[in-house]
Amino acid sequence: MSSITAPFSTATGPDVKVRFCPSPTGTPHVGLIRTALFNWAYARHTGGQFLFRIEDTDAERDSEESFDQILDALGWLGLNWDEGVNVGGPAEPYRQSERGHIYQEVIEKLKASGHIYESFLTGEEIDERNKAAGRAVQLGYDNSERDSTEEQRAAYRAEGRSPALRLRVPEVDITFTDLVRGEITFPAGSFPDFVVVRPNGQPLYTLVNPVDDALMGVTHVLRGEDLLSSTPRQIALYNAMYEAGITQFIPQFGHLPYVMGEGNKKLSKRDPQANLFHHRDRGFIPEGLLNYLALLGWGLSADQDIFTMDELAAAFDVKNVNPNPARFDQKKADAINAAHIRLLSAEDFKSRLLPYLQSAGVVGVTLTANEQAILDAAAPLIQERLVVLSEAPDLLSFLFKTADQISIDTDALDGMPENVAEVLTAAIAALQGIGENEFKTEPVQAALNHALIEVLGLKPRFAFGPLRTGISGRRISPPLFESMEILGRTETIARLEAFARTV
RNA sequence: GGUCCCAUCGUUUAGCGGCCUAGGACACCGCCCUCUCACGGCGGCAGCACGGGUUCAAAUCCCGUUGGGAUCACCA
Repeated sequence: MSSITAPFSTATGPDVKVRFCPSPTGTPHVGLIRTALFNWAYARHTGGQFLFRIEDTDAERDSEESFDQILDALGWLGLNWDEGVNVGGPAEPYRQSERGHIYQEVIEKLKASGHIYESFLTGEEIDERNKAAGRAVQLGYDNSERDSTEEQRAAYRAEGRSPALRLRVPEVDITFTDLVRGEITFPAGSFPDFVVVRPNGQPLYTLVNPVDDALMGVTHVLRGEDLLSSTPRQIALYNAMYEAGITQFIPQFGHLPYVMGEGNKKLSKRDPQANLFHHRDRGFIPEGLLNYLALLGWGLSADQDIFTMDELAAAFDVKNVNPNPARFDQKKADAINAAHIRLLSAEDFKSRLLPYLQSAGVVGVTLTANEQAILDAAAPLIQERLVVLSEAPDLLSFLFKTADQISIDTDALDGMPENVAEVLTAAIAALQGIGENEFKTEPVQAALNHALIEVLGLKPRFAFGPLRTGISGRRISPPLFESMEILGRTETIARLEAFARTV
């Protein structure tokens, strides 16, 4: 029987074309996004093309909602593509559900060249044959119809059966060099002739995925390691397409390690951490999430964990991807995100914050001048205190309220010293001594320091704790004196007086 | 069961035969800074799965063992 004669792609630079081709089922998974990211990064690194295609050949499971979510995800993350869905290109259309006629042509060619053949046996019959021959049923199909005669096929048809189409797999060892794992060989006979077209004429993923990659000129297939064992099948199919004149080369393959959850399980779709939008809702910024995801199986250098997308693109090579699976560590992800939040310019940070404040109802959909002023002053106070943006509403809401809307948390109350009333009285008196226009951070701090630390001889912790609780209702808040300045003299004193009446 | 993949601190990684008494980051624990919380600074804890070989020399190469995982669909 024939061997593998098709050459592998030799593309290395701008001639590289990678692709991201998800099935629109369910919500985008972080593992899926990591795959998209590495493909994107490789394209940007080599100066090649990044293609985006949708594999929606399974009408049962695919949904338009999921399709929209994938677009939403890529858009949010800034993973832009050069060819494909919504962008177009030479191989349109880019949704497999619209490419049926293209597959039919390929199927005809493969039939004509004898690479695929009709198979009438049902799954049950295949099991029966294995049992009868004393073979394990896991062995699957025995290739028994490879050379069936026209009479045999006619007989099946006479029974009203329609054939599936199977690829005639060459009986040779199949070897390829995995970009992340090195040379891998699958011995001849590792898998049987597999179905590529259903009896109803619908082509399967096993056909459609390599066909599209071939027709679209994909040179590098970077995908999850769950597809590793289907690679020799695809190489066999590529070889058939090569011999049938449909393609010129086999792409290079690189199988990316799994993203695991706790323990040794793949991060399950049910796990909230697996859901990209869960992280967005929590207030991850794209830079942070992408940076963390890149760290799952890859590193920029020995001593730098925080990097930009530009740095990633400049340095990324699949060859440096680690083959072993990585666990998704929320704490590390959080830390990376926090670092990126700190890296944002003040303006940028503010604009990222706004949606979270709005959806929490802290500010209105359109900001009033007052809200804008408070936000401008308050945002810098919390930028280095946030791990995720969704923490902001809780931290800032007190600044947007009035004295009568402040409620005191019990854990804040628990930390109050014995002499809280005395502290408040002294503080109020000190603050009243400051003019409305002089009510800034520095004078406020000076006045309170004098009245509470120097005169009353209090420890700063016990002096300022009651004030913090009084104005914010919280045990933890943004810096105290800055917060007072934002609130202004009248509001600050009103809150302290209100709090004093309750203790 | 067949085939394939994987194996360095708790996690993620550096390491691609001598620069390793194994480096960084996160986490954790101290200390400093400090109005809370953070940030920042300093220090600490902690790892080459096991066994053979090759070599003057092995975390690094080879073999085996063990342990994980994937896949064997008319899903993708």
